[in-house]
Amino acid sequence: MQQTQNPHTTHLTIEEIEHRLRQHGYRLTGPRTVVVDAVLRHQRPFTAEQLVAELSSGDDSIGRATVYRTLEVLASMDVLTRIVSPDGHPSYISGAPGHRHHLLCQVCGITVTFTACPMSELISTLADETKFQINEHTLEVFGVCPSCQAHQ
Amino acid sequence: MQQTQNPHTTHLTIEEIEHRLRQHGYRLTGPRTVVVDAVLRHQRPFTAEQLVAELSSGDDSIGRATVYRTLEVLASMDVLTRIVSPDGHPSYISGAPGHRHHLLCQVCGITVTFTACPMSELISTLADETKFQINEHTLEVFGVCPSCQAHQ
DNA sequence: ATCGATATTGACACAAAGTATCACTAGTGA
DNA sequence: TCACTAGTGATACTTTGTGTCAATATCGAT
Repeated sequence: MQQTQNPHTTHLTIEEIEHRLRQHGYRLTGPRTVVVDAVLRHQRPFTAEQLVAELSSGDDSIGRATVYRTLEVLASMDVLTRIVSPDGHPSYISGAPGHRHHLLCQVCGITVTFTACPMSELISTLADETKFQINEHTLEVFGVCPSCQAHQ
Repeated sequence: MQQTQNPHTTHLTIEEIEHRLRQHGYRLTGPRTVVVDAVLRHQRPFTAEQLVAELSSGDDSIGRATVYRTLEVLASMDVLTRIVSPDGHPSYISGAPGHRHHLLCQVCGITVTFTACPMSELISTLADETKFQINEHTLEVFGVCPSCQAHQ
């Protein structure tokens, strides 16, 4: 199993992200880079509204719509991952390119990313048996990290 | 792998559900049985708002809050399952007691339930390596069913 | 360096989905 | 039948996200 205990190791630099934006035909605007910057500062999952709050009262305040639009763009380019918890609340994790899943601490939000996905076998079996064309799946794991277990 | 192509086979009867409600200390009220009745009529995933719409204009119209509350109660008793798609929209599937996962058609909503869960091994590995206390996980699969593939 | 087409922005209104309140109603056990 | 209390529903509210559109900023072409 591959793991990334330190989220930094999967983070892209701001230059790499700007390069990706250009590659995908997006313009490099001021508000966009402010949002990207803010996203990179987060090492734990954050919600769209958190980001809106952070960026709405600063010197260069960014509109709500722009924050949502930029998050969507970044997610579509695999710069960040949108994950939905069982209670239906979505949050974003920065630095998660490729096919990854997450183990989240329900107390402090710290995240372990893993690429081991036991789904491929299940999916081919399911496809065989049901003749479905299978497009996507959700798989996220929730629990309590050792540190939060100790402090309770 | 166990499958249930016909959702009826996993449906509880209204009597069984009323029995469970009593067992859990809930009262058997008029609105509650109307909601249960409506839930049982659904063989495909439905949203809370769909149910609100169905039940708000009838003879005995049920309030929005009651619908939401009853769905929560039923989900807590394993009479129905709340599942959240990758886009964050939750829906309910009736008749899914126990540990089950679902394969949903993104076009028509038909559902195949399966109990084969490849997670147990992954979870014990994750727990070993991270020392997390693991509480829950999401695992749902989305695609297009054979019938909808043909009609496109 | 300037220009012009157009992608992007942000204020605003709107929509969807769910929650809190609270006076009133109706099950339920005694 | 009575009294206690769980449950109800109208309403207002919150949260989270989307649509609109005039004004602005970016970027390739000149």
